[in-house]
Amino acid sequence: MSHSTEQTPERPTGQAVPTSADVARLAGVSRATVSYVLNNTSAVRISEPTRRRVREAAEELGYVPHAAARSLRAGHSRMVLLPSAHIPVGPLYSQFFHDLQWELRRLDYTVVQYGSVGLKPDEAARAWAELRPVAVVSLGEVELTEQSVELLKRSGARAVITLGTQQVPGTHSLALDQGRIGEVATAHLIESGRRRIGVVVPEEPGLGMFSQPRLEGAQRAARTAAATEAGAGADAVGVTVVPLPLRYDEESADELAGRWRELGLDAVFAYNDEYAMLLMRALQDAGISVPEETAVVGADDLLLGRLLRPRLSTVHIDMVLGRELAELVDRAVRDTDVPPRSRRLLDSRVVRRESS
Amino acid sequence: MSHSTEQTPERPTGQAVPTSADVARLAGVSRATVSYVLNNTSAVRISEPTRRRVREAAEELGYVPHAAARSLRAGHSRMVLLPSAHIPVGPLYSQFFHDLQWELRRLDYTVVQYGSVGLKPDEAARAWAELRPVAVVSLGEVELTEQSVELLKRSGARAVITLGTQQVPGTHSLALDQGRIGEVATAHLIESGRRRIGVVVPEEPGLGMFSQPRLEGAQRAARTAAATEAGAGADAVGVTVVPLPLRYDEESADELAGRWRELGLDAVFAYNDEYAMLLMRALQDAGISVPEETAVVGADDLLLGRLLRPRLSTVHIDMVLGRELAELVDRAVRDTDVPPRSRRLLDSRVVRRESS
DNA sequence: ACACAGTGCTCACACGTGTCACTGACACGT
DNA sequence: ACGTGTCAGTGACACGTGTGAGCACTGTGT
Repeated sequence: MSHSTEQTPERPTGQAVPTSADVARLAGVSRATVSYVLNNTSAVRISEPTRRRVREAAEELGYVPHAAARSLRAGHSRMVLLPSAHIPVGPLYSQFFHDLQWELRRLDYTVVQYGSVGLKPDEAARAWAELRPVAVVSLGEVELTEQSVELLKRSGARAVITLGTQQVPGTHSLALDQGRIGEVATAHLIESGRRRIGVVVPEEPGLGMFSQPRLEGAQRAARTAAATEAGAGADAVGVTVVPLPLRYDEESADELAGRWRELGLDAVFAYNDEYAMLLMRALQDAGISVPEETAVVGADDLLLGRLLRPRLSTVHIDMVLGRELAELVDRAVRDTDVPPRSRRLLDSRVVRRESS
Repeated sequence: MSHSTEQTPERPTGQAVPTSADVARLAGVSRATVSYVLNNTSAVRISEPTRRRVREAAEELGYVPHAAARSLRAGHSRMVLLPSAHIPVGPLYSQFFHDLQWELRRLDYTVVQYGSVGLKPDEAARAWAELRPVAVVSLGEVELTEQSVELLKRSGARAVITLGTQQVPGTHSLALDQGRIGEVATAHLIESGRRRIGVVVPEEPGLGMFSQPRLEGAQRAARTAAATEAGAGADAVGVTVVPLPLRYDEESADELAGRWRELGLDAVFAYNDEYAMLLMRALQDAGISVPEETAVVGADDLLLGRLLRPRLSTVHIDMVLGRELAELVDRAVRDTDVPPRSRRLLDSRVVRRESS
């Protein structure tokens, strides 16, 4: 156990990190000149020989400007804060996330992931504000209140963008209408003549913000179908929607499939292609024929779903492009007064294959 | 088109972001006192009434300290830089990445994703060094040279950690031994009596750093098998390994399956469970029976692979835990002189199911 | 000889913090 | 009255950078 004084970190490689002052000394000019040369400031003229000397000195010392000092002086940063949640999210989201980062980087922003779980809205907003980001893109796992948005804006954020279910005033709210997914899936099933429809609700924690709206969308579809059907005066049997809790493992699926007959369902919207594949397999193993006895619909339009027999019907989701969102961020940052409007995104449509 | 002067950003909400000086003014104390109170500095005693006044003033103004200024003064940050690549990486990696971020956040680090593609090693290192991160965790998509590592360390990075194939001096190299995956898979196939073995090599750009070592591992397994077999003197027929380029779509898979018979293969290691599922389906559709005519092995041990018939054999990968890595980062940051050792991670073992 | 403009560069301040050294004020013991 | 000690707090500097104002010098036109 070393009894190190622990006060000064003491880089063992005695050489400290060089600053622009060091460059200036070596080049025999003032620090201001160094700054002008290295930033190619056009307003000030520096002779070509001097420029060369400065550049060579910087090169020799391995000078690297200090981003924090720079943005402190400038009064603003180019940091986009991306609060990241602890949710086991599918490939569609992963892809979107990745694209978004990529495109922001291309626009010369620095993306900062900031895990903030178990924080209250105002605590989270405070923590974010410390970083003085120029924009915040939240996925709604932390519910922003109006005042935390104001705090963020006061601390320099020129754009606050929320993707989620609810919309917060003062932000660009992009409504990822999860309900619509459940709705179109269920409407499709009803249209195909199904009447008792199960809706898988994953038990995994953190998925509630997706699964709950989808369930509600399914129920909505059931209600509207009942209404129009009554108007048509035809066979006005009601449509029933039954929530089905399910964990993402074979045991849970087998258990559910085991008591399928007593549930008396003739269709299921399985939240997801992954859950759908899991459940469909379990149903088949339990002797339930798909789609004859029970129709199955997933969501996300994964390639793998096409490989099963029967091919999995699914809901294709037109996810907002990472690129598009990155451009929105950029526009909002540059023109402060882009009106914070709400847009509804996430259009979705059923892709019928063989399982329904 | 507005002829805005564009010089000062001019927050429309005239109120600027409050600093500790504002708090001091409002509380009627000096700025130093504010700093002492808000940081709970124990070395200096401040009376309880004053503490309250300061806290209330800070509360009222909605004061939030400026992280950049703070770490500028402190001389170091708690920022961990995570260069993110443009690679379409599977669920295993996504999970790992997510965990890592999570755990680092728990240890009070700030994770900064920094996309750096198409940059040369020294350019990338320079860009990273500007942020003065306290640690860098690279996944090897940018090949760090020894001198870029030195640059990073000189600019304050107390730990540079690379996960990848090669190991760079001066860093904690965690060797994700991709080759081993191909090796165990192929060894398993040989042991099961297969002799002409295909190895899928994804055509997706950016996957080369994974696929190439796996292919080489397969070839290595073939050579050692040939050697020991020759020693045993038994049927010393050589083992052949054939690379199979494949895109992740049905068309490409069908095309490959179409000319399967002329390839004359009796087994295939498909890089991945996802590619394996894709290819297996295509083979079955082309009338090739699995595993009788051709054995198929994937990798990653995805749940979905268990749902196919026949169940997909796979290579289970003991991925390094995000938590474990986060703790390594923390240790390396706190004790500067943790020797930069190389560890070999990523142990892998075959899980035989039905497709081989 | 003087004004004036242009060139090439430097001085000094500001950004928002943390912290070391120091100062008044007061109490206590002699 | 004087030294000593504690308490509560302040003044001032440093961190590394960008930039407006200004300065010395040189040519050029009157």
